[in-house]
Amino acid sequence: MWMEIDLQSDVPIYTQLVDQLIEGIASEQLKPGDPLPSVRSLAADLGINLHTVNKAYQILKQDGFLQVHRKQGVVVQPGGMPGADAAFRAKLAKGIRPLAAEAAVRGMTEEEFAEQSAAVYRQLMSKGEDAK
Amino acid sequence: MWMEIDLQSDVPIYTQLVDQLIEGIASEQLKPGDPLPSVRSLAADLGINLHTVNKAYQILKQDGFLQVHRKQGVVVQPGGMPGADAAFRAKLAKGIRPLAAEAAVRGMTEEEFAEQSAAVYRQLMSKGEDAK
DNA sequence: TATCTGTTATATAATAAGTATAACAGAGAG
DNA sequence: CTCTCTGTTATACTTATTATATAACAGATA
Repeated sequence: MWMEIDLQSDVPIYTQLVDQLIEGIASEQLKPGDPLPSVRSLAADLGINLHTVNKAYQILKQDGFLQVHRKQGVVVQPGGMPGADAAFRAKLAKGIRPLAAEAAVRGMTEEEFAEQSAAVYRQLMSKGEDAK
Repeated sequence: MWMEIDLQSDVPIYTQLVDQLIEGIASEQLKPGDPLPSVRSLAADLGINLHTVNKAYQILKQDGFLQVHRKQGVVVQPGGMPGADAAFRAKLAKGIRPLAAEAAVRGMTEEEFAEQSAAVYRQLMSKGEDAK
């Protein structure tokens, strides 16, 4: 599997999983309807616990990025992803805020900061370019 | 004091303090050389513990945003703020990454995301417009 | 001498994160 | 029907983080 976990990181394992799965969807390495490994097999692959994987899946299911069929495992949401609603825009602003503040203090202009944001977005998308 | 703490938030108190102080510097509500309340008085004002405030001050001192004179308390770095070095740019990219990914999944374009980032930056700066 | 400053050292409580086992219901394959 | 896979739920335990509570120390100020 293409997933990697950093056990030394200060960001929780289940958050790393959530982030990487969203990145996978964003870059179209994971397409709507694609099956995901079972909680047990992915946990075994990564050398972590079943519940840690399940927690990540639950969050993504709750947010509408994944679907569970009870029938055959977990799949990437086939029926259209959730949109950029008010709740998300608020969450987004809240997340960007401390980054923008520190960037400003360190001398980055609004344009530099915006370009940096765009660059990260761009780089993220380009990871799916050579997907088979 | 102008600081506010949300005890119900999932973000640690000392992190809230760090963020708000950086925002204060960014918006020039806090200027180089300005004195900050002592760890004891700020803790008393906010109804929290001395060590929680001290932890925030330590982080900001470590990053070069504050200076400690042992003589009369803590002051905003008077000799120029640290710049946007490679370490910060890496930290910035790492912080933006999961936000950009989710924004992309939710249908925001690169331009929309960059504009959202710029908007947050702008709004942050404008808070110091009517400072006396 | 008091009183303020940051700093350090302990100890404790509360919460979050991660693990370890176990068991259950539904679905598919033999 | 039995075996095996799926997600899900429950319980218990360990560990790390966060926050608090006291106490004490060195330096500076009035």
